[in-house]
Amino acid sequence: MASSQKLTEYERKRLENIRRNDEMMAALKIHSKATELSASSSAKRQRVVTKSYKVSPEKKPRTQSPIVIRRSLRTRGMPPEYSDFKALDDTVEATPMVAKTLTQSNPSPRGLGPLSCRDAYRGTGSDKLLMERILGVSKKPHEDFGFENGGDSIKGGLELGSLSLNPENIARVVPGRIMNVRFLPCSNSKMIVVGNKFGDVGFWDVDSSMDKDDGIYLYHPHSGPISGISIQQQCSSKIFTSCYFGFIRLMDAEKEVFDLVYSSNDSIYSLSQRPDDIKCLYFSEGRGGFNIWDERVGKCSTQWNLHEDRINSIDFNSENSNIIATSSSDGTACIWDLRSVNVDQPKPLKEVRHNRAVQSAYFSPSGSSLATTSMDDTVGIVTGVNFDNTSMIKHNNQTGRWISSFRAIWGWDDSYIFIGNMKRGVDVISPAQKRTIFTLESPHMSAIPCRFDAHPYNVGMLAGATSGGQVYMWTLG
DNA sequence: TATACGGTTACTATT
DNA sequence: AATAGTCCACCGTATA
Repeated sequence: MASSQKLTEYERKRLENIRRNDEMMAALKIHSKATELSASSSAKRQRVVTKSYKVSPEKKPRTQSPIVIRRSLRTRGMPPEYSDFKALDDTVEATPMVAKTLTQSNPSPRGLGPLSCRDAYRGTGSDKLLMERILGVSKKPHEDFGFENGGDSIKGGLELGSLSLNPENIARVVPGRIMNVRFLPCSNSKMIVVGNKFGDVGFWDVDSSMDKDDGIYLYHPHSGPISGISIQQQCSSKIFTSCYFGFIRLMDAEKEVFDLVYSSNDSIYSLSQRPDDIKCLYFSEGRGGFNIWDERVGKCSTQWNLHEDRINSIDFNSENSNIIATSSSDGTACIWDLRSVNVDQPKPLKEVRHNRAVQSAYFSPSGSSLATTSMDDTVGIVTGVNFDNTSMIKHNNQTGRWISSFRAIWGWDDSYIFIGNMKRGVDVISPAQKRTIFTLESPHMSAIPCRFDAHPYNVGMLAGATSGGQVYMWTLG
């Protein structure tokens, strides 16, 4: 009412600073009571789905931001370009030393200390079972790929008509808008990890949810939107998450902590790891920045400026891990060879032009194709020996403000691409036929699925996530 | 060149 | 059943 409908640039920055500061507080375990007592008590009632996250009364998720209370500070005569971390509110003023250490662009990762899983946990029951499950499934040796070796084609092809959504495979894993969904890359588990707009990370252990427990666990390791989740196949008890407010944390199930591995004053928009290297993180930062963080030296070994605007996705080619694809709000998707990027004038191997921002660019399982998704209402398919052949397929990608942008992902071989639509369905695009050939629909999908992940081992197991915190897990048969 | 604003969109919680 | 609140994306346009 009194507060304006829109946030000005200045207000956005201030809010970001406040949230960033919250994150810092959390890391130091001196989280102020004030931020926790934000919302009035509200018993979570269950709606359509039976499975839902539950929150301990002590630790409520912040569905209401403290912005209303703190915005009044502006009227106290704060200058518009106020520097980070300084006297934004009383809480910060009380800890100037802490603020100081964070403003350094490359602070020691240990300097902030870890955030224990216990402190980040927001659920009611114990999360011991989750830790055991994560460690249990990741310790077991992986079976060989359950489906065809290279991934060029699945034996007999995937029968789209057999994909179904069973009511027990639906859960509300986190509150609010899911930005990212990921399967734990283990052949013997159905563990789904999601990150939402509030900085929550939710786990859904689908198998355990068959029993008495619902298998849902909620953590709050970040204070801003989760921009990326990265888990490696050979190291699946280590879960990396990045946040818009410039933080990367590593959840280590063995140590039961969310370690802070990197912090920056710039936004981090995407996070990835090279499949064959567990020591480095690849992420995008600020306007077009691309960084490689090297754990062995504890700093960024590479900082390139690859795009004119934010980089929305980073993807590695499965056949050659020196090759990556980036997508950017500057309207392009690019393929790069990491061995030959010129620092001053980076030249991509291939540039795909769209008429609007590009939200994603993912290599096909075989590595020979690329699928891009853009706000210009197309899905681009790039094929050919040198990715010479580009075709644009029409698809309505106008998700508006409340739904996360669509990002077309590949299934388990090169034959199908999956992308959400505004009618609560999942469109299946055939790159060969260059059109939408099928749509997954279900009366159980009560919201628009906008972010997806395909299980890396189980063919037909597709997770779709919504802006209301729900996850739908489609299965074969 | 940068900032501001209006408009677009759907889902949840509350009445 | 209806409606208020969300607000961190993006585009096009207007303004400094």
